[in-house]
Amino acid sequence: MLNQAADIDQVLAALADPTRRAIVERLGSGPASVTTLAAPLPMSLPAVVQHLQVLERSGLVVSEKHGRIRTCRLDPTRLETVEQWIADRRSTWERRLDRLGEVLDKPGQQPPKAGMK
Amino acid sequence: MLNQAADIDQVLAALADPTRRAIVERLGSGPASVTTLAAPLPMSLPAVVQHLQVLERSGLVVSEKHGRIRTCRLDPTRLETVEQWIADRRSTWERRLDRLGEVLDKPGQQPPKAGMK
DNA sequence: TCAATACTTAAGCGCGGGCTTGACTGATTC
DNA sequence: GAATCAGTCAAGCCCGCGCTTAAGTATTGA
Repeated sequence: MLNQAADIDQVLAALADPTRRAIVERLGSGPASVTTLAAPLPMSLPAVVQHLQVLERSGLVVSEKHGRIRTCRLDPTRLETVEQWIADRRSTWERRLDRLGEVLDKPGQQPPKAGMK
Repeated sequence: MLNQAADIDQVLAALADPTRRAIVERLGSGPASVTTLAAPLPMSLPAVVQHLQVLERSGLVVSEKHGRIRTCRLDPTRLETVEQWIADRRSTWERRLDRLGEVLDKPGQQPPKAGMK
């Protein structure tokens, strides 16, 4: 649970690409084959396969092959990790900023050098 | 509000790097100067500055220079956008998966080919 | 069995990311 | 005013990313 850093790394890097986010959104409405996923994308099929490999390495997508078609679907668990990471930090910062705001609203303790109008 | 894609792109790309996440975590405990941020990092100061530029372009960090020192701090608003994006998708997928689970729990409609013990 | 389908593998190319070193500017301290 | 400190700018290096084309492998339907 400490090597979570590498996981987050991979998930964020995977999601940082617009094409891969498009694939992820498409998979949000249900599983799909490689060719289906590739159809609307303005690139060759091997390129899409490479994007899918990135998504699969990151754990966001899982796939299984039946016959000659590979079906891909989402696995939301990994996303939960990242969402948690972000939410944790954001709430911490905002709490900090709120406290800072309170201090600034109470003049008399540590007067800011510039007036606050 | 439609060009949010580019913003998300930048924020995710910025957070996909471990060094930049370390900077972000450090800034979570309060503003800091460039040199302070660079101190624990195993790289040259210009390298850190470049990371800070990425963070600043993404909107995660803001900075201002007083005299010869530049003070950096976090701006949580951009992070909210990404958290929202992730949360939206995750909840959608999980709802989908839940519905799928319900269907599988109600045999008689579309019997799965394998028994579920 | 032959042809079409659905990938898969491999090689290669251009570009940008992350890092370095070296030289420089501007603020502060002695 | 010289030395130091904090940061900036510029050039260059290396490697991985995103993409391509070309050729190969199974699977499937006629």
